[in-house]
Amino acid sequence: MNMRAVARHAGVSSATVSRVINGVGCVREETAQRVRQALEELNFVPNPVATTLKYGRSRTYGLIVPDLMNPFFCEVLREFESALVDNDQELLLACTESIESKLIGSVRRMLMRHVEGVVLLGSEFDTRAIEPLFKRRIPVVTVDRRRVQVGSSDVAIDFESGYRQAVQHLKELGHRRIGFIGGSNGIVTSQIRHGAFRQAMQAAGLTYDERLVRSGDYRIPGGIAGIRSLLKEPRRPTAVITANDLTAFGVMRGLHTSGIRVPDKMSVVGFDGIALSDAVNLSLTTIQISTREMVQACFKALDHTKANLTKRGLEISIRGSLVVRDSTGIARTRQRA
Amino acid sequence: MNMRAVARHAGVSSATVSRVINGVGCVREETAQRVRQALEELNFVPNPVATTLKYGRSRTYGLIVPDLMNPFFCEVLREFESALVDNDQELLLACTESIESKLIGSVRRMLMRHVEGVVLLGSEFDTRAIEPLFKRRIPVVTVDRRRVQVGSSDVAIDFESGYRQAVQHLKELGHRRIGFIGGSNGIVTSQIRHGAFRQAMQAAGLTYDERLVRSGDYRIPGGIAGIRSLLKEPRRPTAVITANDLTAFGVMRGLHTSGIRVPDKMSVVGFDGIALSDAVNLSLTTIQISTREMVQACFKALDHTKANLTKRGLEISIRGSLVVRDSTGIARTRQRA
DNA sequence: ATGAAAGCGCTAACAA
DNA sequence: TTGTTAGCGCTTTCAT
Repeated sequence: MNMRAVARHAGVSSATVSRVINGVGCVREETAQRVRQALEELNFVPNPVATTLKYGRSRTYGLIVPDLMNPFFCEVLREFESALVDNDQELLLACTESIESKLIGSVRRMLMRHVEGVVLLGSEFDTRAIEPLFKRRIPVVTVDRRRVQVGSSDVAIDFESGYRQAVQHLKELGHRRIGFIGGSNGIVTSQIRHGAFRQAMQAAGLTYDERLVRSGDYRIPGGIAGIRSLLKEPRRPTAVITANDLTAFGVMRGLHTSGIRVPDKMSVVGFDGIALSDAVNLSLTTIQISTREMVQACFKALDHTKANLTKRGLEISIRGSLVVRDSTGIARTRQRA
Repeated sequence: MNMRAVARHAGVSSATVSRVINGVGCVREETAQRVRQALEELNFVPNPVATTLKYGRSRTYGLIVPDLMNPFFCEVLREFESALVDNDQELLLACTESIESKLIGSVRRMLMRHVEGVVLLGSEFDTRAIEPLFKRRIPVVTVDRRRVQVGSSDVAIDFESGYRQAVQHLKELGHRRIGFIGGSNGIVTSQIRHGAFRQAMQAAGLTYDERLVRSGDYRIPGGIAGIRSLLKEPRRPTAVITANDLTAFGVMRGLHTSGIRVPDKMSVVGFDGIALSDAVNLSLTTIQISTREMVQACFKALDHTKANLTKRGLEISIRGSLVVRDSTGIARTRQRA
């Protein structure tokens, strides 16, 4: 079933059918009626593959995420898919599991399917891996790579602002010794989050103490290990801020195991605002990032990049907001157990 | 950059290049070497779109899920994507949000992209919506639709076995009055889950009491509402089994809000075994389903259906296993909080 | 306002 | 063993 068949059925040429379907060019209303009827009667489904082949247009956008076990990325995926489908566009999803060879493979998949743009989350690797996208002039938007170049924009999550809100909140509750459990070592966004925390502490006039900082892995186990290690410090913190919500879940789990009640003995603040942060037994105070806003920023940057392929891309900042829930409470400085 | 260019560069015809790339037909090793070198030097990326157009083969499989906010579906997605990529195949993801018009749209997307098979999770709608797939002879695998037909297989999760394990576990802990918070009303899998629970109660020699049963929505709010309602019963249950893990999270949240400690005053058992069930503050006893096993069963059924397009599809059953964690404990029958 | 025709890149059938 | 060629379905340019 192709346009030829529809054209025959309507007694016109395939060009006219194409014009009616795409709403371009001039077609007499009467003719258009006949074509629409034929479309209906034959149950015509267009074949976009032909257009992709001939014109390179695929109406497909790629999304590369590091980890589908992290609900934050799932929420982004959900928004991304939804936004695309609403515009009759298609999604090409790739998951790298933070393995460089998988990123390289993902980029290749993007090229093969002729995507019209790529959004890359968790860009923890060298630019080399995504170089082929630039060569093919495919608009790229990175999230939190904090770097733009010709053909590539960046959407940055404003950790500085987020952690400032978190620290301020804890300070108001009387906390002075605040710990931090960050992301994996050696990747850009971990350094950014760590730096933002330090800055937030200083901005609040609190002492930033390197001994109260641990690295994690953006997953539960890292949170568990991090808090275990922090609890061994001779002078424990009374509150902990984490690199993301999963890490905070790990922290709460670790504290539960150690018999330390949250928030009575220890306050915990996450980052991301995943839906489950409000759904677990003990709900989590966190910095909520609107994934919808983030995805919209990605598309805006993508459009801009596409329209300005010879210029450096946009830099958009996304600000989160503190959501206070059950995991934070008044500091008990005299705690020691 | 196409095969012609590679062929020119290697001094052969494009047919030979195709043969080398796909490893079919006879090519002299010396010639193949030259072609491989040209492929390398020109950084050739094949264009599968052309093959799809000419032969209809897309090497793409569709996955339709109802809800990307449910981690269970994300875990399935993860396995599905990973399995496809390992076989140089592509994923087409669609999310229906349990809206029939979106399912219809998803099916259309599948047709337009010429998928070679579709896995449909949460088939809560009439067959009519997926009819176009059968018409086009696209192999279909449903999960828990409990119905096969020509061109369509079904992978069934064995709720009967799962709930039998759960009930047995609770019975051994001394529970007699066990409540159930099921899925949304009026969809097939909810009826199956409900029936499986009833059967499990009877099989264990316990009284199935309709008054201790509520429906939910497979999400947190349904669990919260369900347990709130159950707590109003004059003779409360001492344990609750749910339709899925998210519902169980809602139950635990609702119990926490009501000041009812788990498992001291109430035991909770979920179903799915999502990763987070072991990560929340109070870990959840649940029936673990291996999403990997499930996805493999889907591909097996898909392959079978493809090879037997004129026969009724396979029926595969997936069994889960009970994972006992912190949310279940000895029954306190004299509770009356 | 409509139609005719080219051509995207690939693979397989056939020819040499 | 290698090459030639047809043709998938679409959109667009050009002609009428």
